[in-house]
Amino acid sequence: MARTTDEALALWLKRLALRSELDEAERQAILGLPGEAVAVAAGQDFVRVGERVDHACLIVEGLAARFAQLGNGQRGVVAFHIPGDMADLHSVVARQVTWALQAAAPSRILRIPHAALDALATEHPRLAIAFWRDCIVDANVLAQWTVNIARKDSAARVAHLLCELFLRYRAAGLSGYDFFPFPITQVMLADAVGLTPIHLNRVLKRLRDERLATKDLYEIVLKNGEGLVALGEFDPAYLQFPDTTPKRPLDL
Amino acid sequence: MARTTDEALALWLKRLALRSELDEAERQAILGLPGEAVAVAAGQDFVRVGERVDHACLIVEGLAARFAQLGNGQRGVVAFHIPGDMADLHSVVARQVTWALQAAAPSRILRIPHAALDALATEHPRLAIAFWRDCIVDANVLAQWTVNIARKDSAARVAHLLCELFLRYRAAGLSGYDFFPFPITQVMLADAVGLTPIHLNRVLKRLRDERLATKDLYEIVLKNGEGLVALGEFDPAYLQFPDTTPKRPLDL
DNA sequence: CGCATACTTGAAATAGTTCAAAAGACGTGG
DNA sequence: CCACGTCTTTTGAACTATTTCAAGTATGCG
Repeated sequence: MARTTDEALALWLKRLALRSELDEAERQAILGLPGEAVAVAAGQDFVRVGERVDHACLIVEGLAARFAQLGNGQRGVVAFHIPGDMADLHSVVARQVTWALQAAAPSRILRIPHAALDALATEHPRLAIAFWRDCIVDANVLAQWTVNIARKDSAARVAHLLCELFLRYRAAGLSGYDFFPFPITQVMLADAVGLTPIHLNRVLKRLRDERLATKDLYEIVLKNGEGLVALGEFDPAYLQFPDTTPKRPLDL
Repeated sequence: MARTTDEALALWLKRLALRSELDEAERQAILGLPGEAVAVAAGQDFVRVGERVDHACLIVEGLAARFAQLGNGQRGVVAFHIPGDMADLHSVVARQVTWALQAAAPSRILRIPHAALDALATEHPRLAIAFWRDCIVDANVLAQWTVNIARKDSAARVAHLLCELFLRYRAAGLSGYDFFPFPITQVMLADAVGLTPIHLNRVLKRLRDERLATKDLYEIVLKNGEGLVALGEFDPAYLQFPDTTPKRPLDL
């Protein structure tokens, strides 16, 4: 189960290659990136607001959440990063940290020096484009979250998020046929969909009772993909995966 | 009042230069960009979902909203673009449109061919970085919107948005001492803060009654900047303006 | 003047929150 | 391997912010 840092770089390469064509030299350059492996305990912040960072964080194993802390102690989660995601690739061009990163579960990350990423972008201009594009996809996901939270009811928000995460894990090759690992508490998941933990719990109960999906501390199991797609009004276009145009988005 | 397209390019240059150092050659390259001027009526979509575009849209005059259309006819606005914003700079690296752009008021835009922007990015690698960074700032704004909608009450959301827009208009040199042009209906503003138009109307009434701000069809007037900052829990760090560290964010 | 668009207000309904408590899981040390 | 404390989930009941439904009032424009 223990993933090596080499495997994590390969996962990131796979993610980049989903949206950008890369030649052999570019691929080797990614795979040859240096980095410092760091273990992070669940609940621990590994990037803090206000810092200036000189490295980006590749998620090797576990799960990371990008979030803001509000005055009254509330939190807003604005992104989840799964293994193979460069959680703060944007920091390469915006070093002042405005969003904290926290491990939602025991995780391992690889700290990749900005210097190395800068060098790659300079030497391989098409990699610079690929990096930029990767950030655009993250922004697309965020825009979709905004719409979901602003205009859909609690069950639709959760259903939509589950669809999104399933496809992202599957694109990374990390999902099973009808499940994906998602080691997170209900409290943090609630922070990502803009609900109280209590109400999220009731929504999860409803999804369970209606045989749509189940969640425990470690994973999500999808029982009825079409039902989730319908409930969440899910259309995967915003994820910018290669255009396979399947009839059913989740294709279970 | 009629702004020329040259002036619009100068505005965009100013916006880029806020966050990226640019030398004279780079500045001239931006100012020399070609483009096709287009007038857009209020309520008209000028970029539609599903299209593939070969140009990016610089807002010359007016106001543009990026939005999603939901199944039941509801809308979610995910960004406002003011004059001097390249509303879909991201399209340079992601040509498949996933968010529509609509003029919120009678507007003029400049269609700048991707080919020209590509050429600039290739010839001036630091401009490629500046473009990428500009997209990161837009994503930052979006993340802040997500937090606001997910975790703040209706009045705080609106107050926060007014603070943000004031600073953005002011950075562009388009604000007055205590007001900024914002030609938008309450219906569309409601779509941006995730409220019903009816409730937004009540929130605006409250802001008016409490002498915080007033809105008409054409502009927003801030009556009490500190009050808005406090109500919206506004911290301008996410806008990534040069670090002037004013005591009061709005500095009225 | 009359129609269209935008805004305003009231009252009833409801989705989601808040407060309060208990029950289940899980690891640790005795 | 059992007891204990901690963390997470679950459930109930009262409350409230926001929505929904239903008019009605400005404002501008041809």
